[in-house]
Amino acid sequence: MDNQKDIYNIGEDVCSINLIHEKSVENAKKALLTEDVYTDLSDTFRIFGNPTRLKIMSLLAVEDLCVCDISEALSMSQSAVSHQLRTLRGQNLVKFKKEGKQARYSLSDRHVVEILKIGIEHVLE
Amino acid sequence: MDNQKDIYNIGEDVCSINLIHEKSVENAKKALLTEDVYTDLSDTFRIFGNPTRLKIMSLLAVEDLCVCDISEALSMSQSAVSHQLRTLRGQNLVKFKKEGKQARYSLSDRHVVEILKIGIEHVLE
DNA sequence: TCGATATATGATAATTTGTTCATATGTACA
DNA sequence: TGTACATATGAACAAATTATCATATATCGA
Repeated sequence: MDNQKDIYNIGEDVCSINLIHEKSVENAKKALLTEDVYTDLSDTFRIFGNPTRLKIMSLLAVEDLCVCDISEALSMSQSAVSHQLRTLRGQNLVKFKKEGKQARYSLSDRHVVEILKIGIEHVLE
Repeated sequence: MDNQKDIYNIGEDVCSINLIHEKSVENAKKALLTEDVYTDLSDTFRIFGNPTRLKIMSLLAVEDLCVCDISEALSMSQSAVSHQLRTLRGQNLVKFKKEGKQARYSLSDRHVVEILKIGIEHVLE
């Protein structure tokens, strides 16, 4: 028991008494996924955490558009939009197809719209 | 038409030809929500964009827990956890109830679990 | 009331993020 | 081949974020 206390309290600021709700903690811990999953998951959600990217995704939920269209629609510089599209591509949230000089972007994943939808529900409630 | 070009091109880096896909742009723009909604929405999603907060939410999806339990479960300092709980509270993603010296936290919204679930689906595919 | 414990929070430093500016790349067409 | 246009990207700088440390607040029990 003293032994166990040491295990959980290696010079850390963690709670100093042994375990407040030991059973609950053990149970909840079982639901934790691997570190990698949380890294990927937070990387993905982070992408949704920016108004410009959300607007881009909203637009693409309606129509496939080229970079220039998006710049137009959002009154933002081509550069800013292109950088954000790159970020979105990086997490596989949008994809694109070259069409001559242009690149036509579209959402790559039904999850994108689902996540947007639930987020909007949450915000509007 | 020259006139119109000026409107859309006020010294900006925006596309210099008039409108590539005018109809599509007009149509997609109709789907844009207000600036406020995008601000709230990105504030909410930003919260999901951090592994520590995701882990906290995962734990709370299983069991209501006090701060100390969470510190324990994640081997993180009480301070770090408390700061993150504050952030989560700020977006109404968790709530808490004082119980004596402790504060027992729980998820405040079914949307939290739904968003987590879809996010995990996206990541694991 | 005093000491221990549970939680909250202000300040700080290291890191990350988002836009802008300048420029590069690539395609079309005259 | 040369020019115009659509997109991509590197550098840079300001703003935001996250964990840590130190400390404050609040509650319980002796």
